[in-house]
Amino acid sequence: MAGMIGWRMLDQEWRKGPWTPEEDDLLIEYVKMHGEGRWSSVAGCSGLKRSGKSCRLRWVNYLRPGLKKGQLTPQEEGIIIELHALWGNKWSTIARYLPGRTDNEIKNYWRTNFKKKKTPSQNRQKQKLKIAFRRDHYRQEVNEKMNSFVFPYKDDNNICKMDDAVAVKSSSSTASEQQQHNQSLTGQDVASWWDIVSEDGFWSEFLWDLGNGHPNQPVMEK
DNA sequence: AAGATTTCCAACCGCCCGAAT
DNA sequence: TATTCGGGCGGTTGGAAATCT
Repeated sequence: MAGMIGWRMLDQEWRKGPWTPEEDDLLIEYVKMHGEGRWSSVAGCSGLKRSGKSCRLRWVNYLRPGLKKGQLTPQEEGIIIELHALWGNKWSTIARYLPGRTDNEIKNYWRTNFKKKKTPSQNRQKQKLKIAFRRDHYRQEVNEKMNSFVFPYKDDNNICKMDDAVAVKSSSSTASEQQQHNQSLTGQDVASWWDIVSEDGFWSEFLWDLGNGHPNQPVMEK
């Protein structure tokens, strides 16, 4: 093929911009034949003039079976807020607990809802404040209202309560320890946990509309 | 009705890490 | 051990759509 060096194409040969239905079909066909991965060889095998990175992104964020379309549910939003308070901008990690949602989607959701205008530095500062506020308020509320509730954060032998989970999480010093703890919490766990605790609606008292000045909470800077 | 502004989201960019050589 | 390469990740951008004035 013209413009190829071995199986690789010169960078300027890659197509960019929005994907066409025809390109999607080619990529789907490729994945059917070869499975996910080996993205750098998609162009050579399928005739797509797209980089491996572009193919992977298209597949993961749009074509992959099982992806949910449409708005995030309140449950999913709650999970995002909660996990973000624990882990920060670990979008791919958060996405693992939201089956059918992509890291890109979650990242966009967060930006849309929690990063408002202003300058980047102001945004960062505000974001830190929000997270710190949310975490502290969250712990306090949890202590008061849910001390007897079984949080689905599990270690090898026990089912821990929510505050234990937070404590275990924050006391895990090494990356591998943290990863181990992270992995012990499944998306299903979180989802079912959320279904139960959201029934009486008390989460909305402090998780939703941050900064809108709920009567029972400090008013956040706008 | 029309132009301006804001929101949303698909896609790209650059960096990092681990595996292969 | 050093280098190369592919894949994954978070940050950012650009443009279409929606909303506002």
